[in-house]
Amino acid sequence: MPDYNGSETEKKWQARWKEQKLYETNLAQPARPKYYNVTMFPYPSGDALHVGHWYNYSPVDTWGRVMRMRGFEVFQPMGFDSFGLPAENYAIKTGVHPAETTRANIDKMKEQIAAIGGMFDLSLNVETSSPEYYKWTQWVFLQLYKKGLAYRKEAPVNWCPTDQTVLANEQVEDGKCERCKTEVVQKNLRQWFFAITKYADQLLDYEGLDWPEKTVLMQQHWIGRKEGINIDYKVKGKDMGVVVFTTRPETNFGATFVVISPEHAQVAALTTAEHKQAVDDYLKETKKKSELERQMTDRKKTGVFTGSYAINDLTGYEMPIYVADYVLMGFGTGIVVGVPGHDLRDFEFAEAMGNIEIIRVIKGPNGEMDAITKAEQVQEDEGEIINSEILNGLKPREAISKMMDYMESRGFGKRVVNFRLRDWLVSRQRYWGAPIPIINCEKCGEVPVPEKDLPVVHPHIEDYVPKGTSPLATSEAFVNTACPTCGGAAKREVDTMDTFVCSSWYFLRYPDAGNTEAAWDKKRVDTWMPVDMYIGGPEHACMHLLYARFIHRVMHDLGHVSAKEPFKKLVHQGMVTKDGAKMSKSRGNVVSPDSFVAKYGSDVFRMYLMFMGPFTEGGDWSDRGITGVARFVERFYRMMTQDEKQAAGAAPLRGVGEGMDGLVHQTVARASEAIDKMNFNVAIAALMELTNEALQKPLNGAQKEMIVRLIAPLAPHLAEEVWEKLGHKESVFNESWPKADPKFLVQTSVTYGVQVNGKLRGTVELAADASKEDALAAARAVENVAKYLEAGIVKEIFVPGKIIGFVVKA
RNA sequence: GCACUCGUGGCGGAAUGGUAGACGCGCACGGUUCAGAACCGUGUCCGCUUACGCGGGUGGAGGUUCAAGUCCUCUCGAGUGCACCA
Repeated sequence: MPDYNGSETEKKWQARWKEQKLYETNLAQPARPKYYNVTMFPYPSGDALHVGHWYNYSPVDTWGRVMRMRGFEVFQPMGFDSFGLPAENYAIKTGVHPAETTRANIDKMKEQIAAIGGMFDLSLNVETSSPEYYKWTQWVFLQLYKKGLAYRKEAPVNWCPTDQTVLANEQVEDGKCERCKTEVVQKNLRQWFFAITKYADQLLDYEGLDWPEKTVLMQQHWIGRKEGINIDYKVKGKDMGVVVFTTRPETNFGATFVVISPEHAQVAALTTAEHKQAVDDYLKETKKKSELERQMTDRKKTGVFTGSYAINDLTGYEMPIYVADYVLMGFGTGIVVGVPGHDLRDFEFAEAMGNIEIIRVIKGPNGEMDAITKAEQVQEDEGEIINSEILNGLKPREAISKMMDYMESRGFGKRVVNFRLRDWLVSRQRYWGAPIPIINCEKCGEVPVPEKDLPVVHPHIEDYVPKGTSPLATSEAFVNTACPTCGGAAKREVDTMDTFVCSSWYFLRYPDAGNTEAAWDKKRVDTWMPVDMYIGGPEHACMHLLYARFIHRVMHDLGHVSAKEPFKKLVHQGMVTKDGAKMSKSRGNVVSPDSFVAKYGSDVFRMYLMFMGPFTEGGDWSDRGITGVARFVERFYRMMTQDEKQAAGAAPLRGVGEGMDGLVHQTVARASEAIDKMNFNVAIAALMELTNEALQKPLNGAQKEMIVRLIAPLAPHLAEEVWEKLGHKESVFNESWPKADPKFLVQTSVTYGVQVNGKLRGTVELAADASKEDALAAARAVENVAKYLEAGIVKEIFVPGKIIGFVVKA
């Protein structure tokens, strides 16, 4: 009996699939119901595919194959996120131009993906750094621009004074440049933004989406919708006011101070001559600190008095106004009202300042009013309002809206909704990205590049190491151009786009990747969108997945796509570890797939990755563990190719196939169910059990065919080989997904556990349709059970198919 | 600090509230072999017992239930996310 030769067999089938164009999708007009199966595309770094990619792609392919066998026309494309920092950094490190390294890496990765033997369509050439693609990324930018969703404003960046370059947050370590260790400073640049905040409310609508609850929760928090009220306070002795935002106005009778953010424009006007020096010093101190440092100072509150007072209309209280860096300019109004009796940060600030009065307006559940010595006692959600005139006796939650009504009716304030989400900064002062399609003309100002002139070709520049401005600025041929409006001399925008822009629409390009007339044909995209299954890492929960939803909704509003949401079902894969630790180059524990694929074949490798643990939870790689799956493949092949005479034991216990129908159908049912839940490990375990059994009691032809179809999505090459050996000419992937026949799932007998006072005391085998009386009688008769029943039965339990139980006197 | 997820043999992990440890790795013994590898078979939670069995057992402490790995409360530990969001 010949052994199964994985590598040989896999080559043979991969060639045959290609030749027969087995996985080609009819994109214009799917013959069967469509199924759009997408995995987050990789960026081609210099390190090629690692185990993590395989861990991700194998189940994606398995899932796609299952859906194909379930009668869907499956579209399973793959592209490359080839602009961006990793490629640029790799190029800087190696001294080879990013265009070259990117090309080489994509080719290498394509080879590797082909070696998986998946249904992935690599022929689409969706590569974000190619002009055929970024032409349309620029088009997307212009759509947003036209809608007023792309705009410019000043914004701070991390700046390294030594390298004269802008740093991404991830290039800053402890406030220092990761390369030269120079202190990083903040610098303001005029930059491009997408107004994602205009879609904040819409993005909170997750209707119809089958997403992990956790991801939705994270996005909701990221968007951070807060309903509150902007309260207007007059400033004592000045012809001005300050506006504060609060969500808890019901505590306003306890407000004793106001804090303004150091960046706020009103600081100067509020500062009196007497306090100018102190405030100026404080502002100078703050400016020195980078954003990171300000965050690191953690809880120690600092601040200075401006000399001005805001008047609380409710009480007439004159609230001193302070400048303090714990108040953020970017949220609310940049000014906060301090209620030290009932807000932890306000309490800490009051303590730090020393001379701020603390008034309590909520009686805690314990009623302890005087003991405000500890911070924990400050924040109260429960309790009863006191010292607050109109609100006295109310619960804080009820008091909120009453207070808002009251303030609005008196003109003290106005209800507002604020979001934590900020607009998306999309410009980068980097080389390896899509140029922003804008021209700056002295006469006409900011002019969008006409769509007919796209793409704005990314210039080839030899010195692409980042300088003060974008490297694109060094190419005169690129920068100098004619104004599309007046025809006069003008300069191109030199910033490039954040790669998240490129990756926020690629799934719209796949179905119509060759289109040179438009980013996509609406009809074509409507045929395939939304993505039915989107699989990728959980680290993209807030950025990529939110940006993609935003862009997609904008495209929807502009009438370019019909679906509202891009991703119907979302699944995150877990992480592969080695000896419990995250794989990383610095630890030196990175497992490369290639050698294992060469040794065991792709089927074994991918099945082991799926067998390691539940897909969504990840697993720990073990060089030894893979041998278990390798053995299983051998055994499976043997089981499938043996006839009754070759059964491993002596003569088969029963005739070929006889009696195995139950197990076969049960295995189909169990494995299908497990695969639906993405618990591939359990599905494989079920197949192993069946194989162990079937080596002793051979299967008949029909049973074998059922099992081959079942294993096909998990081990496609192996399945094809066996399918052919069983006498078939057509691919097994043109067959349907096996369905368990309920007739064979009906058990004729059940082994019941018998519990006495919750402890297992014996088992009894009964007919599946045994009556309660018969079951209890049989259970009582079990010798070991009987002796415990002597104490006297209090209660009898019979759960059909599950358990028999007795409760006896203690 | 806050939020979420997860704690089950030597290891990876199974288990719609119903016989905990499926399946695999490893290990032990036996077979096959000149020998080894590979392969095949048997065993493998812990303690006591020749055995039938008995007792304990899913990070820890309580609770609900005839019955808890699973549900609830507290607690300890690990991982992930967010970082003063008023």
